[in-house]
Amino acid sequence: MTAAQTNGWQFLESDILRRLQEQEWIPGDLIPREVELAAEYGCARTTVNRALNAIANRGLLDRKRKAGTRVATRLSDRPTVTIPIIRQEIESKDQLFSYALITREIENPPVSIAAQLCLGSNVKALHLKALYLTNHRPYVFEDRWINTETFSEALDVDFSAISANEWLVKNKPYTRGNFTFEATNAGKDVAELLGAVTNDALFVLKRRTHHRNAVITVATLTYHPGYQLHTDC
Amino acid sequence: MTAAQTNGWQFLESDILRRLQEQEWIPGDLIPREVELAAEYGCARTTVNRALNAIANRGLLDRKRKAGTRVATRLSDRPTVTIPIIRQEIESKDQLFSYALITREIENPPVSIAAQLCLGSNVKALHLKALYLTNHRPYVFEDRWINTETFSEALDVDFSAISANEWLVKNKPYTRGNFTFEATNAGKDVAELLGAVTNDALFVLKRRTHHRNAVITVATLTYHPGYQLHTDC
DNA sequence: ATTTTTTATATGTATGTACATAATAACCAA
DNA sequence: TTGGTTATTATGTACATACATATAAAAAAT
Repeated sequence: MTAAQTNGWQFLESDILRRLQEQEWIPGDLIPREVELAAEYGCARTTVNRALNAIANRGLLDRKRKAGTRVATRLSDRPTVTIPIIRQEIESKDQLFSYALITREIENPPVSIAAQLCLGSNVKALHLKALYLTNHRPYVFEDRWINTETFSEALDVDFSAISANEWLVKNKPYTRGNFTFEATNAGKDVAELLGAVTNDALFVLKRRTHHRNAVITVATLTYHPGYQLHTDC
Repeated sequence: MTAAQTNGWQFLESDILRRLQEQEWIPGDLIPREVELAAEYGCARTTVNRALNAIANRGLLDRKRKAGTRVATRLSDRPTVTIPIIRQEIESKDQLFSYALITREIENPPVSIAAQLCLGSNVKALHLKALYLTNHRPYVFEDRWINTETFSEALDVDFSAISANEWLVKNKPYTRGNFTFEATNAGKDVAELLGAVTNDALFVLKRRTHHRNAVITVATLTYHPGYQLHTDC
């Protein structure tokens, strides 16, 4: 009865979020039971349940059977970053996208890469180097290894016409991945490619892509100087 | 009828995820209607609805009334990173955490900071510099400004005893924030603090924290050389 | 051909009901 | 005390049902 049931569970969700923000209950507290909230808001328990579950999914509430629902003691933030296809990223800013394959080799990967690809020693893999550009200026340099044992189709793709980045997302959707962010000093070669000065600090994204439990590719993306990655909300 | 209803909607969710992975339907495709899936699995439409909603929340399905449910054409990945309290981050690795406040000043922020804090010109703010250490070795350098207009309690806190990072999370939960990741070359001062060499590439996290629409603090966290941030899943 | 209106329909939301399940709390026995 | 059993209870899940709502597609009007 506090407010209105103009909407339903979405209103309920935002109203409870408001009450959390206003510290009506502090972390660790038990909040009222579903039946109580249902009575208070004049709706069915099912509706409360849906709203509370939604909030719990965000990590702001902890729910346990019989124990009740308590305010989570947040010891972390969990922001989400969106990592789009590079072409999309660029074109969404109304800039001209272009892409250039630098090298394509089938060779023995270094051990660190082989390990990541779950490859035995002396097994060759496909090694691509490419540059993505925005308005003809270097945007990001990609150094990618593809496991051709688990992913032999890659040998037939013309990666000078379509980027590995784009091809993968379009042809191997529903993969899982692993991302690492770090900073690195530009080596001479990379600096030259990216229009940077040797030793410039560059943002690096390393990505490992799985498909049905098999590692299919690892990529190191080295961004142009000044690049920033933002979280979503 | 495909499989079993041993579980309920969670099984349904994972089974449909499996069918997505196996490309039974490709991106853009309409998948069967709720009623059809309900019949196929021998459960109620409500249950299918719950499972499909869960998948749609992950971004793998697009659902629209009347239009039906179609497989999302994924043009991005959305990994989640967890940004814990620094103390937690360190202690979870069984390492010794320590913290040292370097300076605490009340002064005029530079315009870029003032703008972020939504402060007029000539309004002073609280400026903290601090170093977080792991096993007595520098871990991250924090350069923080706190808006004392919207957040005057901060003036009374002894930030030499508790880090701003920890104090905020414990006393101002349920804030929203904004994160930026980038790479920077170590300046002479920061390099010295972090045990780095001038010009080393360092990973930087910039964070802006809101509370009820007011910006309360902005912080720049510069990590030690070699630091990596990993996504969760 | 173009715009507007109507209709059909798939998903969205809410409710009452029922039973399942986990975990606390109470109880009892050794 | 200690250990184990049982009862209680809050949330979890499932279902049938009903109505809401967006919207694609068909029909009608311009």
